[in-house]
Amino acid sequence: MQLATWNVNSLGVRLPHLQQWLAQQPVDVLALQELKMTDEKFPHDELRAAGFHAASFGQKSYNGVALLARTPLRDVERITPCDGDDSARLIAATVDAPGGALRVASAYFVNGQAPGTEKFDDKMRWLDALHDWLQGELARHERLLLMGDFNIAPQDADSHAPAALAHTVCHTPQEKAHFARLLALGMADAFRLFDQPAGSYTWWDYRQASFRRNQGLRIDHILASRALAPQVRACTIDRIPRTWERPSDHAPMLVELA
DNA sequence: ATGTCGACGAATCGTCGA
Repeated sequence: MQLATWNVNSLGVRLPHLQQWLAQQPVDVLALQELKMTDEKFPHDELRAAGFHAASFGQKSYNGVALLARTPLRDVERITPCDGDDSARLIAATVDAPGGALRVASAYFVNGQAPGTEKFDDKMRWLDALHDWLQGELARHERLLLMGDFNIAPQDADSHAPAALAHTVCHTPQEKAHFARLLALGMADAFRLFDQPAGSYTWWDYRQASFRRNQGLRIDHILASRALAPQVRACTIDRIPRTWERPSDHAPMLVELA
Protein backbone atom coordinates (compact mmCIF):
# COMPACT_ATOMS: atom_id res chain seq x y z
CA MET A 1 0.00 0.00 0.00
CA GLN A 2 1.36 3.39 -1.05
CA LEU A 3 0.52 6.68 0.64
CA ALA A 4 1.88 10.13 -0.11
CA THR A 5 1.80 13.79 0.87
CA TRP A 6 2.16 16.79 -1.44
CA ASN A 7 1.90 20.53 -0.88
CA VAL A 8 0.63 21.57 -4.31
CA ASN A 9 0.71 25.36 -3.71
CA SER A 10 -2.69 26.03 -5.33
CA LEU A 11 -4.71 23.06 -6.55
CA GLY A 12 -6.29 25.37 -9.12
CA VAL A 13 -2.93 25.82 -10.80
CA ARG A 14 -1.57 22.34 -10.07
CA LEU A 15 -4.50 20.06 -10.97
CA PRO A 16 -2.85 19.04 -14.27
CA HIS A 17 0.35 18.19 -12.37
CA LEU A 18 -1.65 16.15 -9.88
CA GLN A 19 -3.47 14.29 -12.64
CA GLN A 20 -0.25 13.51 -14.45
CA TRP A 21 1.41 12.34 -11.25
CA LEU A 22 -1.52 10.15 -10.21
CA ALA A 23 -1.62 8.57 -13.66
CA GLN A 24 1.92 7.27 -13.29
CA GLN A 25 2.15 6.77 -9.52
CA PRO A 26 0.41 3.82 -7.81
CA VAL A 27 -0.68 5.73 -4.69
CA ASP A 28 -3.67 4.54 -2.69
CA VAL A 29 -3.95 7.54 -0.37
CA LEU A 30 -2.74 11.10 -0.91
CA ALA A 31 -2.64 14.01 1.53
CA LEU A 32 -2.71 17.45 -0.12
CA GLN A 33 -1.89 20.86 1.34
CA GLU A 34 -2.19 24.48 0.27
CA LEU A 35 -5.23 24.00 -1.93
CA LYS A 36 -5.86 27.77 -1.85
CA MET A 37 -9.50 27.21 -2.83
CA THR A 38 -12.91 26.83 -1.22
CA ASP A 39 -14.62 23.44 -1.01
CA GLU A 40 -17.09 24.59 -3.68
CA LYS A 41 -14.23 24.76 -6.19
CA PHE A 42 -12.62 21.45 -5.21
CA PRO A 43 -12.24 19.30 -8.37
CA HIS A 44 -14.19 16.25 -7.22
CA ASP A 45 -15.19 15.25 -10.76
CA GLU A 46 -11.64 15.27 -12.13
CA LEU A 47 -10.32 13.31 -9.15
CA ARG A 48 -13.16 10.79 -9.36
CA ALA A 49 -12.22 10.30 -13.00
CA ALA A 50 -8.68 9.59 -11.79
CA GLY A 51 -10.10 6.92 -9.49
CA PHE A 52 -10.17 8.72 -6.16
CA HIS A 53 -12.60 9.51 -3.40
CA ALA A 54 -11.79 12.85 -1.83
CA ALA A 55 -12.57 15.01 1.19
CA SER A 56 -11.46 18.62 1.37
CA PHE A 57 -11.19 21.29 4.02
CA GLY A 58 -10.68 24.42 1.97
CA GLN A 59 -10.81 28.16 2.33
CA LYS A 60 -10.47 31.14 0.06
CA SER A 61 -6.98 32.28 -1.00
CA TYR A 62 -4.85 30.46 1.57
CA ASN A 63 -4.27 27.14 3.30
CA GLY A 64 -6.67 24.26 2.60
CA VAL A 65 -6.01 20.52 2.95
CA ALA A 66 -7.50 17.36 1.48
CA LEU A 67 -7.36 13.58 1.55
CA LEU A 68 -7.68 11.38 -1.55
CA ALA A 69 -8.15 7.62 -1.44
CA ARG A 70 -8.96 4.84 -3.89
CA THR A 71 -11.41 3.44 -1.30
CA PRO A 72 -14.04 5.47 0.54
CA LEU A 73 -12.95 7.88 3.29
CA ARG A 74 -14.84 7.32 6.54
CA ASP A 75 -15.30 9.44 9.66
CA VAL A 76 -13.91 12.55 8.00
CA GLU A 77 -13.05 15.32 10.46
CA ARG A 78 -12.11 18.89 9.61
CA ILE A 79 -10.16 20.14 12.59
CA THR A 80 -9.18 23.60 13.80
CA PRO A 81 -7.03 22.53 16.75
CA CYS A 82 -6.04 26.00 17.95
CA ASP A 83 -8.59 28.23 19.69
CA GLY A 84 -9.00 31.51 17.83
CA ASP A 85 -7.49 30.16 14.59
CA ASP A 86 -10.10 28.99 12.09
CA SER A 87 -7.69 28.43 9.16
CA ALA A 88 -8.17 25.19 7.22
CA ARG A 89 -5.04 23.23 8.11
CA LEU A 90 -6.01 19.77 9.32
CA ILE A 91 -8.25 16.99 8.02
CA ALA A 92 -8.42 13.36 9.16
CA ALA A 93 -10.22 10.27 7.90
CA THR A 94 -10.26 6.51 8.19
CA VAL A 95 -9.42 4.26 5.24
CA ASP A 96 -9.32 0.49 4.78
CA ALA A 97 -5.86 -1.07 4.71
CA PRO A 98 -4.47 -4.62 4.53
CA GLY A 99 -3.59 -4.73 8.24
CA GLY A 100 -6.88 -3.15 9.31
CA ALA A 101 -8.40 0.33 9.34
CA LEU A 102 -5.94 3.19 9.09
CA ARG A 103 -6.41 6.73 10.39
CA VAL A 104 -4.74 9.27 8.10
CA ALA A 105 -4.36 13.02 8.52
CA SER A 106 -3.26 15.79 6.17
CA ALA A 107 -1.79 18.84 7.90
CA TYR A 108 -0.52 22.22 6.78
CA PHE A 109 1.40 23.65 9.72
CA VAL A 110 1.59 27.41 10.30
CA ASN A 111 4.61 28.85 8.47
CA GLY A 112 5.65 31.31 11.15
CA GLN A 113 7.34 33.89 8.90
CA ALA A 114 10.31 34.72 11.20
CA PRO A 115 11.26 34.28 14.86
CA GLY A 116 10.23 37.30 16.89
CA THR A 117 7.17 38.05 14.80
CA GLU A 118 3.56 37.64 15.88
CA LYS A 119 3.15 34.94 13.24
CA PHE A 120 5.97 32.94 14.82
CA ASP A 121 4.20 33.09 18.18
CA ASP A 122 1.04 31.93 16.39
CA LYS A 123 3.03 29.00 15.03
CA MET A 124 4.15 28.00 18.53
CA ARG A 125 0.58 28.09 19.79
CA TRP A 126 -0.68 26.09 16.80
CA LEU A 127 2.05 23.48 17.35
CA ASP A 128 1.02 23.15 20.99
CA ALA A 129 -2.59 22.63 19.95
CA LEU A 130 -1.64 20.14 17.22
CA HIS A 131 0.32 18.14 19.79
CA ASP A 132 -2.68 17.90 22.05
CA TRP A 133 -4.97 16.94 19.18
CA LEU A 134 -2.52 14.24 18.05
CA GLN A 135 -2.33 12.85 21.57
CA GLY A 136 -6.11 12.46 21.63
CA GLU A 137 -6.26 11.08 18.11
CA LEU A 138 -3.66 8.43 18.98
CA ALA A 139 -5.74 7.38 21.97
CA ARG A 140 -8.66 6.81 19.56
CA HIS A 141 -6.66 5.38 16.63
CA GLU A 142 -3.67 3.15 17.26
CA ARG A 143 -2.81 2.89 13.53
CA LEU A 144 -2.27 6.49 12.48
CA LEU A 145 -0.27 8.41 9.88
CA LEU A 146 0.24 12.18 10.12
CA MET A 147 1.32 13.54 6.74
CA GLY A 148 1.92 17.05 5.57
CA ASP A 149 3.90 20.26 5.38
CA PHE A 150 5.24 20.73 8.91
CA ASN A 151 7.33 23.83 8.07
CA ILE A 152 10.04 22.36 10.33
CA ALA A 153 13.41 20.95 9.27
CA PRO A 154 13.93 18.68 12.29
CA GLN A 155 17.64 17.83 11.93
CA ASP A 156 20.76 19.43 10.44
CA ALA A 157 20.60 16.88 7.61
CA ASP A 158 17.21 18.32 6.66
CA SER A 159 18.65 21.70 5.60
CA HIS A 160 21.14 22.69 2.93
CA ALA A 161 22.61 25.31 5.30
CA PRO A 162 21.89 24.27 8.91
CA ALA A 163 24.50 26.60 10.44
CA ALA A 164 23.79 29.71 8.40
CA LEU A 165 20.04 29.28 8.83
CA ALA A 166 20.11 28.05 12.45
CA HIS A 167 18.12 31.00 13.78
CA THR A 168 15.69 31.33 10.89
CA VAL A 169 12.19 29.93 10.48
CA CYS A 170 11.89 26.13 10.15
CA HIS A 171 15.28 25.74 11.90
CA THR A 172 14.91 27.21 15.41
CA PRO A 173 15.35 25.14 18.58
CA GLN A 174 11.75 25.95 19.52
CA GLU A 175 10.42 24.45 16.30
CA LYS A 176 12.69 21.41 16.57
CA ALA A 177 11.50 20.90 20.15
CA HIS A 178 7.91 20.88 18.92
CA PHE A 179 8.79 18.25 16.31
CA ALA A 180 10.49 16.18 19.03
CA ARG A 181 7.37 16.42 21.19
CA LEU A 182 5.30 14.94 18.37
CA LEU A 183 7.76 12.04 18.09
CA ALA A 184 7.63 11.63 21.88
CA LEU A 185 3.95 10.72 21.54
CA GLY A 186 5.21 7.52 19.93
CA MET A 187 5.45 8.68 16.31
CA ALA A 188 8.28 7.70 13.97
CA ASP A 189 9.69 9.94 11.24
CA ALA A 190 9.09 7.44 8.40
CA PHE A 191 11.81 8.94 6.18
CA ARG A 192 14.48 8.40 8.85
CA LEU A 193 13.57 4.74 9.37
CA PHE A 194 15.82 4.13 6.35
CA ASP A 195 19.23 5.13 5.05
CA GLN A 196 18.69 8.15 2.82
CA PRO A 197 20.90 10.06 0.39
CA ALA A 198 22.49 13.25 1.71
CA GLY A 199 20.76 16.35 0.42
CA SER A 200 17.25 14.86 0.56
CA TYR A 201 14.79 17.74 0.58
CA THR A 202 11.08 18.29 -0.13
CA TRP A 203 11.00 22.07 -0.68
CA TRP A 204 13.10 24.49 -2.69
CA ASP A 205 12.53 28.26 -2.87
CA TYR A 206 11.39 29.47 -6.29
CA ARG A 207 14.13 32.12 -6.11
CA GLN A 208 17.89 31.89 -6.62
CA ALA A 209 17.76 28.74 -8.73
CA SER A 210 17.41 26.86 -5.45
CA PHE A 211 16.21 23.62 -7.01
CA ARG A 212 18.97 23.49 -9.62
CA ARG A 213 21.52 23.98 -6.82
CA ASN A 214 19.60 21.64 -4.46
CA GLN A 215 19.39 24.35 -1.83
CA GLY A 216 16.33 22.95 -0.12
CA LEU A 217 14.76 21.88 3.14
CA ARG A 218 13.04 18.69 4.24
CA ILE A 219 9.94 20.20 5.82
CA ASP A 220 7.28 17.78 4.56
CA HIS A 221 6.97 14.70 6.72
CA ILE A 222 5.15 11.44 7.30
CA LEU A 223 4.90 10.35 10.92
CA ALA A 224 3.81 6.79 11.69
CA SER A 225 2.39 5.70 15.03
CA ARG A 226 4.15 3.07 17.13
CA ALA A 227 1.73 0.36 16.00
CA LEU A 228 2.27 1.22 12.35
CA ALA A 229 6.01 1.87 12.18
CA PRO A 230 6.96 -1.83 11.88
CA GLN A 231 4.88 -2.01 8.70
CA VAL A 232 6.69 0.85 6.95
CA ARG A 233 8.67 -0.68 4.09
CA ALA A 234 10.05 2.43 2.37
CA CYS A 235 9.86 6.21 2.39
CA THR A 236 11.02 8.30 -0.54
CA ILE A 237 10.84 11.76 -2.11
CA ASP A 238 9.81 12.10 -5.75
CA ARG A 239 11.74 15.08 -7.12
CA ILE A 240 10.46 14.64 -10.67
CA PRO A 241 7.35 16.86 -10.42
CA ARG A 242 9.62 19.69 -9.20
CA THR A 243 11.33 19.55 -12.63
CA TRP A 244 8.06 20.05 -14.55
CA GLU A 245 6.85 23.32 -16.04
CA ARG A 246 5.29 25.68 -13.49
CA PRO A 247 5.88 23.31 -10.56
CA SER A 248 4.82 23.45 -6.94
CA ASP A 249 7.76 24.49 -4.77
CA HIS A 250 7.26 21.21 -2.84
CA ALA A 251 7.94 17.65 -3.99
CA PRO A 252 5.74 14.72 -2.97
CA MET A 253 6.90 12.25 -0.30
CA LEU A 254 5.75 8.62 -0.47
CA VAL A 255 5.54 5.85 2.09
CA GLU A 256 5.01 2.15 1.46
CA LEU A 257 3.15 0.07 4.04
CA ALA A 258 3.21 -3.72 4.20
C1' DA B 1 18.44 40.82 2.08
C1' DT B 2 15.62 38.23 -1.56
C1' DG B 3 16.25 37.97 -7.48
C1' DT B 4 9.77 33.77 -7.42
C1' DC B 5 5.39 32.37 -7.21
C1' DG B 6 0.11 32.61 -6.33
C1' DA B 7 -4.33 34.98 -4.76
C1' DC B 8 -6.74 39.05 -4.50
C1' DG B 9 -8.79 43.58 -5.35
C1' DA B 10 -9.20 46.67 -8.40
C1' DA B 11 -5.82 47.20 -11.57
C1' DT B 12 -3.02 46.10 -15.86
C1' DC B 13 0.03 46.86 -10.58
C1' DG B 14 0.41 46.76 -5.34
C1' DT B 15 0.06 43.97 -1.40
C1' DC B 16 0.17 39.96 1.30
C1' DG B 17 1.74 35.30 2.30
C1' DA B 18 5.05 31.75 1.60
